[in-house]
Amino acid sequence: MAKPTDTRTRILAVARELFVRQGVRETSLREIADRLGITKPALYYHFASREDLVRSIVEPMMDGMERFVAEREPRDGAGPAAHDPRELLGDYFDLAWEHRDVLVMVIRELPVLAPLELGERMFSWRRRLILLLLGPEPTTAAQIAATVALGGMSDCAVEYAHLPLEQVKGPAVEAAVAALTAVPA
Amino acid sequence: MAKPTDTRTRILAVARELFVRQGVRETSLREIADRLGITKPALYYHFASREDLVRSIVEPMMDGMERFVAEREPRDGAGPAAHDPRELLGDYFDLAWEHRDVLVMVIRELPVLAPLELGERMFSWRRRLILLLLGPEPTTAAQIAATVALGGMSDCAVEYAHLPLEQVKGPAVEAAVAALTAVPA
DNA sequence: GTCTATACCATGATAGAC
DNA sequence: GTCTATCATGGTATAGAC
Repeated sequence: MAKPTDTRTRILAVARELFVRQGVRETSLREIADRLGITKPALYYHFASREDLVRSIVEPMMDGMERFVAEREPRDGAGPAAHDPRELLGDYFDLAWEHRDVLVMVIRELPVLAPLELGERMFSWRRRLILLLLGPEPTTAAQIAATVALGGMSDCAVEYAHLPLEQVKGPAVEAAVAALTAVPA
Repeated sequence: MAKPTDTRTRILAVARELFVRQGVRETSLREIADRLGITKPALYYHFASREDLVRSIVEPMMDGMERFVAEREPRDGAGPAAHDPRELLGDYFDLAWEHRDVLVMVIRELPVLAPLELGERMFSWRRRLILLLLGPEPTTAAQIAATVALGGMSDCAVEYAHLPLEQVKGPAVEAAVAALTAVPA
């Protein structure tokens, strides 16, 4: 157990704020170090590289996303579990909202995060999420509708981040459900 | 009139491909120059800076988007022009599809493009587009639904870029129309 | 275990020769 | 219109002080 305000934690907090506000590659390590009153190499004691620092910030969200689908996938051997689209989309919205600052960072900077193989991981759980919504072997048309639903909701969690959750969630989920059910699976 | 394969044009083509494939900041000017068999300073003869190069690639898409809304906005003094949502969303999809390579670049690298004030411009025409869809003074809930529709369609133009237009457009527009009309304006 | 001092290399950018 | 030479900056990495 580390102390509540140890250097590592403070670095993570400052880096996260600057990365989200002005971009990952637009934030120099010097800038982070200056903000904390330490030197650049001191960062390298706590994090092996810039990539390591980014990874430590992004990992919790990725874990959350992957756990979300894993928990809802049918147990091995069991038939496909039925999921109410409204409930599933609503729960997904809550998760996207919870991680909205890191989510915007990931969406807006995929190229920077490519070395972390984030693209592949996102693509994977997004695909699994679509299967949960549509059942096995959905048509291409249905997958496209699901993409509108999921992508649109993610956009809302990011674009209306300044509003209270209760005001955004309802309309966003209603619209997503409508998009999803507009095309037969 | 420039010759069909002058250096400037070749630079733009190569830069565009590399920027889209591996990211703007992940592509060095050296890499672009090497690919063309010229040196870095030669690039600086044709473009004042890296930013100028990026701007030249992004500008046509931004112009297209801004013209799209301007053409459809009511003439000064006239009442709000009525727009069929399905038609408007369909036309917008065509435009997003046409510029999908640059669009993915802009969406995925907003921080890199911040100096070009692209965020403000995108926000502006997106807002105007929402007004065209919903009429003046829409509720927040309706705006959220419109964001799901527009954001979801953009995602589709990017994610299903490898499929033929005819296969993607239909389902994407249907889903977007459903999302938009799910919430009262 | 925590940090400073220092060096190294790639990059964006400019000046001036051809 | 293109090149050689050069500079400042910033990411990375190591050596060593405390």
